[in-house]
Amino acid sequence: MANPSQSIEAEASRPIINLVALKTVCSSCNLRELCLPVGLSREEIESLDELVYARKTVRRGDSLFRAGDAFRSLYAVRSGCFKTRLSGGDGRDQVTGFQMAGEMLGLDGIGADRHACDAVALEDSEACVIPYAKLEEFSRRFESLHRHFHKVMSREIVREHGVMLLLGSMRAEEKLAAFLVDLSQRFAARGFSPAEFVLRMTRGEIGSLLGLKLETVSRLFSRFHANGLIVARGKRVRILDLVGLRQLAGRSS
Amino acid sequence: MANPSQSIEAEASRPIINLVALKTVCSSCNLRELCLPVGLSREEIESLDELVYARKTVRRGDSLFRAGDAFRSLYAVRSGCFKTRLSGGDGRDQVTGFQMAGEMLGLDGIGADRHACDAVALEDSEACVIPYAKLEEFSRRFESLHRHFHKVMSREIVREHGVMLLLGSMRAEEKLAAFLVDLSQRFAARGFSPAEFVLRMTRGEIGSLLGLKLETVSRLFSRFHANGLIVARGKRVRILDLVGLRQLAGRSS
DNA sequence: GTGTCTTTTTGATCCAGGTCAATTCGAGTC
DNA sequence: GACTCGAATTGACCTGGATCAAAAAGACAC
Repeated sequence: MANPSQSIEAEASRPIINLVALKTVCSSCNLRELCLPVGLSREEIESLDELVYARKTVRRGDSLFRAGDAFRSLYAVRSGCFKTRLSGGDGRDQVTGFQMAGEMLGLDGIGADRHACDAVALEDSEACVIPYAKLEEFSRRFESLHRHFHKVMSREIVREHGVMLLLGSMRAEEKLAAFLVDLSQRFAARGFSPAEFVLRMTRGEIGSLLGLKLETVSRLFSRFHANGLIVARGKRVRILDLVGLRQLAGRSS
Repeated sequence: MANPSQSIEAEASRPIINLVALKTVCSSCNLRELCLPVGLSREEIESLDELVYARKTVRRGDSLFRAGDAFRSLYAVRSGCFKTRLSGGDGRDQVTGFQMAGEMLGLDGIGADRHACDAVALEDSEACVIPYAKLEEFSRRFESLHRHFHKVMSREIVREHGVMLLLGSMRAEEKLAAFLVDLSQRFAARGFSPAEFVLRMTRGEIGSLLGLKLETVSRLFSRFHANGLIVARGKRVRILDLVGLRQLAGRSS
């Protein structure tokens, strides 16, 4: 594969997606407790500053990468929110996840040197570009980065196991409850309120992740509202009874 | 079926899981075109012989590892067949995959230093033990092993994406067709007939992977049989019309 | 072999969630 | 403000797959 810096530069001239010089480096990034630097030493994080040297801005609705694109880099969400999406051939899409700040995108591309899904921004967003060749080189140099990167991949596998459990053996109510509890935790981990947030995705996108139709998702929001579990008005959600939601999410049929 | 190893015979009477000295090393293993050695040079594969130094035999129904067990090793299926299973708390299980010869088990354990699912043998099976600490050490030494291991993890992520697509957006018929096509390919890759094989898993286990009840799976087998797509008698399956199955699997609602 | 236990098949019935359709809401834009 | 267009809500109805039930077929231990 060509020199990564060149290939990224070339992409910068394309419309839609812009490359900006990285102002905030990993060592001073406010996401360093969530993102790639987790668990690394001071000097290791400083070496990341050299590895993660560029960012891409992606406008709402545009793609960070698409299935079939040549794989060169991983991405860490710096701000905003993405969805990953698989196209099932005939217009049938499946959302495989939503990624928020500090979460990694593109791991699926390593196996076949091409991305296996689309990553679409749900709002205007920024992602840090991590050239994969460099990451490999660095992870051979720094043992804990090496180890940490394996953990990141492994956790993605575990996360997907969770989605499979949800898709394969939960009822609609349980699915949505589990989804809301998960979102709440992730907002909390980023210092936002776990009880009140704005959804970045549509009912249809939530439904796609959960294996439900958008009408069903909408009805469930209304039902949860009526049952005093949440207050939902459009994309604005307030969780009133997290314990109740948790019980719903964990309960058997 | 995969080659019997005479040395195991003596140990067969010992309880449940036995550790046996590895007679067949990676460099002479008949799975080296499928397993960890793929794409490695002669000498790199010889170094694997040092890494993969033991095997475990697991009797049908027993576990290779269980969710919560401390994570120390990865495993490569040497012979037989496993399922990975997630327990959803209250007796509700979800099968997350079936693994056959040459496929890797335990990748989910790296992230949290504990296994996140159970790996259960569907028949008397053997797995090569790959101590993770050693794998890390070796992969820092051998660039292509390093790279290859990342690919293995990434492909597992992609495989799970596929299961999510299946669970989230296919109808029952399409799910089972996709499952049979996948099995057929995997048997073919191992030198077995792609058209005639014996299922190692029950209808219930297939149903769990596909998000269906066992009665539905059974009815679908009967329907496929009636439609001339397959001949199914119990666990023995013959595919008569692979093209037809493929079309079913890829078709929209 | 005989008996026991698990798995599979098949039928009858039911209901959770899908489908179709009609408003209503809300974020942009001019 | 008024207009537009996608997103969300809600109702009415339908259906694919679940559930319940019972019998048949294997698999395995003794």
